[in-house]
Amino acid sequence: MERELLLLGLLRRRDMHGYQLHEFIERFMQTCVDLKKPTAYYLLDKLAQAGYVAQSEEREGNRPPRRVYTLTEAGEQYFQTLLAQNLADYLPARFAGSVGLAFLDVLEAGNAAALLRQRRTVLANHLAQAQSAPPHGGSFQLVLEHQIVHLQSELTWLDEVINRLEGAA
Amino acid sequence: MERELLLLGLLRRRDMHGYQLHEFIERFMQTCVDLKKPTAYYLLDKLAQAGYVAQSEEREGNRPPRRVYTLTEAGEQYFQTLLAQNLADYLPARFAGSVGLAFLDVLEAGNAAALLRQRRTVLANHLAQAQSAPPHGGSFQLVLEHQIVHLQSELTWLDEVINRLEGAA
DNA sequence: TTTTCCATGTAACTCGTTACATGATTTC
DNA sequence: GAAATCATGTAACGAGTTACATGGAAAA
Repeated sequence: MERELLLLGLLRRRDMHGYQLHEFIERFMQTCVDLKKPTAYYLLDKLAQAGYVAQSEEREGNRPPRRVYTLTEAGEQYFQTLLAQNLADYLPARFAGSVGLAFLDVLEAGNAAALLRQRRTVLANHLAQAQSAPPHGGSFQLVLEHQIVHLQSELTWLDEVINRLEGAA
Repeated sequence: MERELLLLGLLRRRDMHGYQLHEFIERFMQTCVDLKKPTAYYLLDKLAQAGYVAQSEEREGNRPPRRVYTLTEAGEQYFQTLLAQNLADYLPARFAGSVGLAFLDVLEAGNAAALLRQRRTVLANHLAQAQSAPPHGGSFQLVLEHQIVHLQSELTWLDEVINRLEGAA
C-alpha cells in the first residue's frame, strides 16, 4: 500500500501527471520506494478507477498531451487512512545482505574481511550520497534523516565486524 | 539470489529435506528471508535441475517419503560465488514505513505522536523478541546481532522524532 | 542529424503467494 | 474420533518488471 500512499500524498500537494510523479519518486524517494514507469501508470489508472483521483487531459503547445491527476475527496479520505496505518505499524525491513553474514565462518578470516571491506566501500558511498543530498521541505526531510541514521548505524556495525575479523587474522 | 544462497548454505552443513529447510528458515532466519513452503520446494527443484544439489528418497517407517537434498561439487562452487557476491555488495534496505514519515506534517502534532507511539510499541516488541532469541552457533549469531543493532538504532531515532513532536505540541 | 528528453502506454514474462489437495501419523 | 503434524506438491493468481512501441520537441 505504500506506493499508493506515496502517489496520493504527492498529488495532495499539487496536481501532477504520471511522468512527473515517476521522476520525483525516482529522484527523491529512491530510499523507500522504487517504482518503475509502467507501474506508476498502472497504479494511477487503478486509483482513478477507484475514484481516488480524477484525470484531466492537458496539452502545452504540440507536446504529447499529458494526463493530470487531482486528488478527490474520496482520495483524501483514503490517503488519511493509509497514512495512519503506515505510521502506526512498524514493518521490519528485510536485509537480504544478512544471508551472507550467516556463512561468514565458511571463509578464512582474511578473505572474509577483504569482502566486507568491499561492502564497506559501497555502503560508505550510499551514506555519502545521502548526506550530500539537498535538504527537503517539511517532513520529506525526515525520510532523508532516517536513511542517514540507518546507514551510519550500518557502517558502525560493519566496522566492528571487520575489526573482529582482522583481530582474529 | 539470497534465497538460493541460504538453501545451499544450509545444505552445506548437513543434508536436509524441504520441510526441514523451510521450518529452519521460518524459525531462525525470519529477519532476512521469508520463503513460503511452495517457494522452498520450487527453489529446491530448480537447484536440483541445475545440478547444484542431488536428491535421494528416504522413508522412515510408513511416514510420507521425503526427498533429501545433498550439495554437489557444482553446488559448492556456486555457493562460494553467491557468498562472495553477497558479502561484497551492499544492497540498501527499503523502508516501506518511511513513506508515511514523508507526510507526518499533514497531521496535527499530537495526533502524529500518538500514531508513532503505536509504531514504537510494535518496534519495541520486535526488539524484545530478537533480544530474547537463544544464541546461535557460528556466524548465524551475526545475523541476530545485526538485527538487534538495527532495531535499537531504529528505536532511538523513533524516540527522538516523537520527542520533537511532543515538544512542538 | 542523431541523440536525448517528454509523455504515454502494451505485452510478455518472472517471481512469489494463496489456496487447495493428498495422505499417513501422532497427539489430545 | 478429531485435530495437529509430517511431507509434498499443483493451480490459479497477482504484483511488478523488462522490453518494446509510439511520436513530437529540444539539444548536441
